[in-house]
Amino acid sequence: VADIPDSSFAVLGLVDKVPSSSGYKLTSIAEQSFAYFWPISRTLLYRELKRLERLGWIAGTPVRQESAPDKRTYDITGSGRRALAHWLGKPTETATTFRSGFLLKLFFGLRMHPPALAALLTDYRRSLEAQRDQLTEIVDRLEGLARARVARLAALHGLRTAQARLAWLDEAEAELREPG
Amino acid sequence: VADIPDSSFAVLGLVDKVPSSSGYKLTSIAEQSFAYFWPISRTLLYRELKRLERLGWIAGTPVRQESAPDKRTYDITGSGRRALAHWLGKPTETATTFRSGFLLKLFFGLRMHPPALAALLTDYRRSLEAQRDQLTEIVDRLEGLARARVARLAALHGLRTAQARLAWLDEAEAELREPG
DNA sequence: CTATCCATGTAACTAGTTACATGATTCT
DNA sequence: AGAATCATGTAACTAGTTACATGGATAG
Repeated sequence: VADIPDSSFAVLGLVDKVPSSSGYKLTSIAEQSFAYFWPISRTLLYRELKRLERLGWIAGTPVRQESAPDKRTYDITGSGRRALAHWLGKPTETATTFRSGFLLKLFFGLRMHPPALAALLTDYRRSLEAQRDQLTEIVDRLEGLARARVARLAALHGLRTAQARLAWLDEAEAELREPG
Repeated sequence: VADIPDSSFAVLGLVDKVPSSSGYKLTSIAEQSFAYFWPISRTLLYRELKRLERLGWIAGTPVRQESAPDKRTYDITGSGRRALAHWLGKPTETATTFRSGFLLKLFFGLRMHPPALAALLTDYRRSLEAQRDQLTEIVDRLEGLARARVARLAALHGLRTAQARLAWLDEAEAELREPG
């Protein structure tokens, strides 16, 4: 079993979760569910479906329709289920790919004149605040909804992250006010 | 001015910061400095140098050497400096590209048997703890060093993030222990 | 009569990666 | 004798993106 990207497993997991669905339907479900922490474009999703079928992890069935275009629906296979379980079981190497455009700018930004540096921090603050507000709204809305437990936890993960970074901004601004 | 990726500006900023350097030297500096929040491979860096020179944002000069291979050194130009300033000035659209393999697994993981789910959370905790310890060490080491101010702030940014996520894990584990 | 839903695809491109290749000098 | 440093490149590949293309059915 070669090197398969996480996006493949995202699609595989979706097929498992929502059986006998078309690529079209899976796309819209992906957009409404894990797109927040794992966005995936429609074209890529279709490509992954082909790959998964080629691997024998899912099986497609052509479906005739009259009041809509014909479609192809997918279901997970036994080996697909095993592959999914294996992927879920192995630890995620998270930290590796963290990339921050803001930190990159800050890195070069110290050579900017002070007002420009201040603007950089302010922009970051604005964007974190917007994130925080949006996520707070989502977390509140999903409160108590049993079906949306993980979605709420995912939003909460983002919220806690945003809050921590806002706190960091206070630290950073204080630090940078001191003469260096 | 078309659509230039942030990596180009990372290299441009580096050329500005460390003038008259070869690609080789820039590579090692990049690895020791902003690689933590903006990793870049050697081949890409060389390609970006070519692009930047084609854009007229940097100027290369061939340099003859005797006790080492000949090289080409780079310096930023006037328009390069303007382009860099412009990029630094415009706000970063952060939140867009956040991708979490852990959250993706959690999303599908609720269908796993409880011990597997517990293992998923534990793995994440371990990796966050490792990150936290590593970053704490870096932050402490850079304490007070005037030259390493931004580096320390970048590490602190990561540290605060890791701490917040560890706190989130406590919340999440409590939540998941409750019957859903 | 216009927009949206259903449904799937191709084409062209970019950013980024790893593997392969070379070769003199200098330090241990 | 062997490894590290300096120095640059090509080739082949993957993941992911946007733009372009089609067309019937139905709801407002």
